[in-house]
Amino acid sequence: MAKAEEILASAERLARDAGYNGFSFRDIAAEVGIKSASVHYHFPTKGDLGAALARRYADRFFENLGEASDLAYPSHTLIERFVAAFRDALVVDDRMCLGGLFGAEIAALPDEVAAEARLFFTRCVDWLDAARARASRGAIGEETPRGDRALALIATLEGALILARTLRDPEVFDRIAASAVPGWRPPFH
Amino acid sequence: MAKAEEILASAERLARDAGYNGFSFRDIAAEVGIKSASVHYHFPTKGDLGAALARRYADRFFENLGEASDLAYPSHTLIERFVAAFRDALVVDDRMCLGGLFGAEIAALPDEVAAEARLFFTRCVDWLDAARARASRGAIGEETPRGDRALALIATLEGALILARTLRDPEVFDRIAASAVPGWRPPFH
DNA sequence: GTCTATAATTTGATAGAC
DNA sequence: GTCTATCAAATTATAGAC
Repeated sequence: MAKAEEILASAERLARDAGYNGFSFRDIAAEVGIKSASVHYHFPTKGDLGAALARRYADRFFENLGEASDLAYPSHTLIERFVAAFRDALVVDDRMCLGGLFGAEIAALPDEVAAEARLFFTRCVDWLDAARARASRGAIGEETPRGDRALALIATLEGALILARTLRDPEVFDRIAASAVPGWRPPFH
Repeated sequence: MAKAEEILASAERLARDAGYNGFSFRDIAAEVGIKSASVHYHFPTKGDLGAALARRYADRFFENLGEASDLAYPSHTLIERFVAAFRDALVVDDRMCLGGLFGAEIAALPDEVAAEARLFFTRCVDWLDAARARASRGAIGEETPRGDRALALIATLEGALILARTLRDPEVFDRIAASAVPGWRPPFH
């Protein structure tokens, strides 16, 4: 793996536990096995690193998610994939969603990092709207305006991660997800 | 106001913007108009300060909320009060909920601070369950187990704060709250 | 690309005078 | 209770050798 990638992977792990002010160039250098000056070679400032980190996180998130317009899946399956992506952050990575953590401390982030956090959420809304657009064909009049259901689901999932981690009980996430997405069940493995 | 109180009020403002690692004894000292050594006199370590801060936040939160068993209000009014308490964090304080922010960075908090974050959420669940207990008199069989609805509402509201702040649009909170609590409307003022 | 060395600042924390 | 003074460590960041 390229060093820049290793650095970003390490920074992501640290940032998803401790937030933007909770990791340092030296922490990353120690994990990657180089010196902090070498990290600065790849990312001159912490703002550069934070922005690259957030962008990479979002890109990978949506890459794993697949296309929302994928006709091979019915709409409800796409929503379940979205929920499962958040669940993986908790169960597979054992970490917070970077978008949610950066969003929580948005007031203290450099502009370029805050912009990436914003972009993550707008991409989430767009993806969910696209996934649901195919479902609303000739459907009953929507009781909730478009976009609002997407926002509500994202909010619930970010909050579910916070609660499950704080209460140290991963099942808390599943219980919340089940009450937010009718019919959702945690996957077997 | 007593100096210890001033310190906690200042620390709360800073922490609710930048998180636990985003404020320092010197930041607080500057706001309060004393020296950082004097802050240490009141709170020897940062862990002490963080825990006291979180405890005070929770106490004030539930004090403002009132008793969940208050018979003067119907159950749905109590739920609306709960939503309004979160909304005030955003609209009145212009800040994140401290419980949500500390919860997001729970993995990086000293034990005594993490314990207070945990306590905030269990108190939220207890309050909501108590508020709803009075409503379920002879009600229809519950489709969602007790406690799960409380967790889901708390998660949605914490997430709603994150999204509204990140997207720089307070109405995002209202739209999410409206789709999570049927019949909820933002209060006039 | 990575290193050593270092600068400049910040941080959590303590000792002791007033 | 608050101050001055100070500490040891950590932080972001840069200069220049290899």
